[in-house]
Amino acid sequence: MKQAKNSDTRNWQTENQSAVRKLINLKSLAEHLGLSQTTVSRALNGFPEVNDKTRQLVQAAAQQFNYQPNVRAKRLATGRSMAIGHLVSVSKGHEIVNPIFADFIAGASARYIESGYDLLLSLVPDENELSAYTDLAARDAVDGVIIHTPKEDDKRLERLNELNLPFVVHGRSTKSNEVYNWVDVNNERAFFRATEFLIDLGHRSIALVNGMADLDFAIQRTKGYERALSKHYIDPVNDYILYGEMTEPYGYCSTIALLDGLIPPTAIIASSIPVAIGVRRGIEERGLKMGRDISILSHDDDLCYFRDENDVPVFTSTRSSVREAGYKSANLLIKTIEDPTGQREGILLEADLIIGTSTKPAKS
Amino acid sequence: MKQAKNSDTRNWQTENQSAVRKLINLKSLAEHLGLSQTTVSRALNGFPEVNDKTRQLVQAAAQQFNYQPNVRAKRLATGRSMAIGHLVSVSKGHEIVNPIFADFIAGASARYIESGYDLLLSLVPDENELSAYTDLAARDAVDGVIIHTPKEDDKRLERLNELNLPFVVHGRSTKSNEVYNWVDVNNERAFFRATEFLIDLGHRSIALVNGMADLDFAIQRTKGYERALSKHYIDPVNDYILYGEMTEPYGYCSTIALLDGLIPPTAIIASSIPVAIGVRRGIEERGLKMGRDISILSHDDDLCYFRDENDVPVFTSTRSSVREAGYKSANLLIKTIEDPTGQREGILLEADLIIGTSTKPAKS
DNA sequence: AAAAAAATTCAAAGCGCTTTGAATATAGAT
DNA sequence: ATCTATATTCAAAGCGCTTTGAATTTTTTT
Repeated sequence: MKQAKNSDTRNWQTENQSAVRKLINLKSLAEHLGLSQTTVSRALNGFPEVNDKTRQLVQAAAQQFNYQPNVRAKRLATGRSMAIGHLVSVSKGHEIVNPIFADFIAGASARYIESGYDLLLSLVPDENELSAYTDLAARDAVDGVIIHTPKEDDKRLERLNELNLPFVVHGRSTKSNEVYNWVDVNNERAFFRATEFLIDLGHRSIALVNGMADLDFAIQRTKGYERALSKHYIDPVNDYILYGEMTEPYGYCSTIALLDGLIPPTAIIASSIPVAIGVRRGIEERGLKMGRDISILSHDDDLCYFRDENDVPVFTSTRSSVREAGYKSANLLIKTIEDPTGQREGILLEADLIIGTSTKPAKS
Repeated sequence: MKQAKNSDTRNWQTENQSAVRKLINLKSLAEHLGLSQTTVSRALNGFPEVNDKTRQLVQAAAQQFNYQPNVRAKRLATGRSMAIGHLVSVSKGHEIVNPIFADFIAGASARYIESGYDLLLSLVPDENELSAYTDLAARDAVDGVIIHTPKEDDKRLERLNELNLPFVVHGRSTKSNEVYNWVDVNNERAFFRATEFLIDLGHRSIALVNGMADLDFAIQRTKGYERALSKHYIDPVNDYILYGEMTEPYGYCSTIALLDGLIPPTAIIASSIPVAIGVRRGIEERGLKMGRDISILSHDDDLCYFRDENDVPVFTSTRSSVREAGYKSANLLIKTIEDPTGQREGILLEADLIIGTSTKPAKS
């Protein structure tokens, strides 16, 4: 590996046909202008102690030569990475990359761009999860991280606090004792409202096709669901609560199982739109009609991929934009990075209850 | 902004409770060992001119102090970013972050980890797309990029070649004159086979619910479809080919339109599983049964989120793993980065035609 | 045992930027 | 016109690593 010397680089540039490729660094820009690097650097970075005329000249020259400071040098000099890590754990076997994630990223990314942060994505095999954070911190590769899909008492939070690496959790870890930033939907409330809504329609046998049992949000949703039942003196039925990875086939299989059970429910709450789509398939396969014979209510992360833009949406749902959560998480993280001594903060988003055609009063 | 001096950093570390956080750099490690930085660096990077005993000592010390070279310094010194950019364009209005993308990333990421590259994700508003690449190159932030969802003659390729930035296209740009790396599914062939399969089942009215009309893959799919029709002397019907963003609602609406048309098709080919799910919904809404009354065949990117693990899958499909494409793209890109003078390469993946329950012979 | 060759190690320069502390130019006060 | 005070500019050091070219040690050869 040769080190790219100043002159070499320039030669290579000249030899090369590419006219667009950057060929100037701070040093040559300063030389060209007959100024010191200090002044040029300050002019471009908006420092006040630069003469206005000088600044104009510098800016013009920078534009002319398409000068962009080399990020690597900048990062070394400032001691900041200007990058934020998203570590997604991928379990062996069923390696789901959640589509929710794509939308979340889109929201976060918008915020990062505003402040010039890069978004570093690492898919980490489950078993190395904790050490991945340690490595990231040791290599000093990011200024902060976002934690996805936390467990009820997630060990990652403690580790990150030890490492003193700023972070925000998308979701919460309600059993954790750590102090941390989070952005979460009020899942308990959302599912309480959803369940109560169905109860008000006369439903008494309501099933919940939930996410993985060890994830915090799934636990919250069950809580909300059970609170609504309990408020209306409905005995919870064990077989009515299902946990699993939120895929379309999972929704389908769960529904078949429910419908073939002893007392088929008259309403099903699904934990995501893909699951709800599977539920509908199951219902229809058993010759029933959604809405008429059995109601479906789903949580809707408002993913653009499934966005329902009808006047009256198909699924009645508790809707909360993941993209917005992404933006807010990024915002909170940047705040913490720029002032690490500040208070940690929690942001609770409320889901809207949106009425579609998939829910109807229970037949009496 | 203060520059973090060596001593300051160390003090901060000592003051701090965090025991895990890295507190050693090359210099102090070398001092501790009574060796020069050169030797320590070489020992750790596997250079041959280091005495075996010395290397052992160095490695042991590195382990003991959990020494990890600072990536920022390393990157500046080597002149390499050790990062690969994925620029995803996001169009205003309908800002779809394709779920295919998530799986692709998962595949690519696996390859990056093997070679120590970071994955940099930028969502770029459509209108800045070209300049985004120029900026990235000027800032010298990545060693290479992956291009997603290319148009038939995509201007980005030319730009990247001008910039001399190694890249791989996921998909192809069949009308482009540029020389470039790509990894693509043989869409033409896949859809030719799909269409012919339906024709062999006796179908004569076959609709195609395709992706966006300006995307290369959609064009290839139409070509394959039309070639099959033509081979069997079936006149193409204009209204049978639809283009749009591949969402579930799009599949649904298209199907309703098709079924309510003058001559409803007896088979529908969908461009993705979410579209196929929408198609099925449309069919069922019109009181028809998939398979029995009307056949559906879909392209299946084998996304984990919709993975169908039944013995007999629901949808007959042309299946090709996006994750695999991701891995192979990453591999090709790394090859090009490490030897930029090498030949550009194209990798064509063939889709499997997998028979499910959604296709049946046409009623005669 | 001396000379030549090979194996190790090292000091110092460099990557391209930011930032410090000092120097110079300009304006304001006397 | 002289002396501060203020506004600009600069040279040089530093970020933490890699790499060069030279120096030193060890081994081999004569």
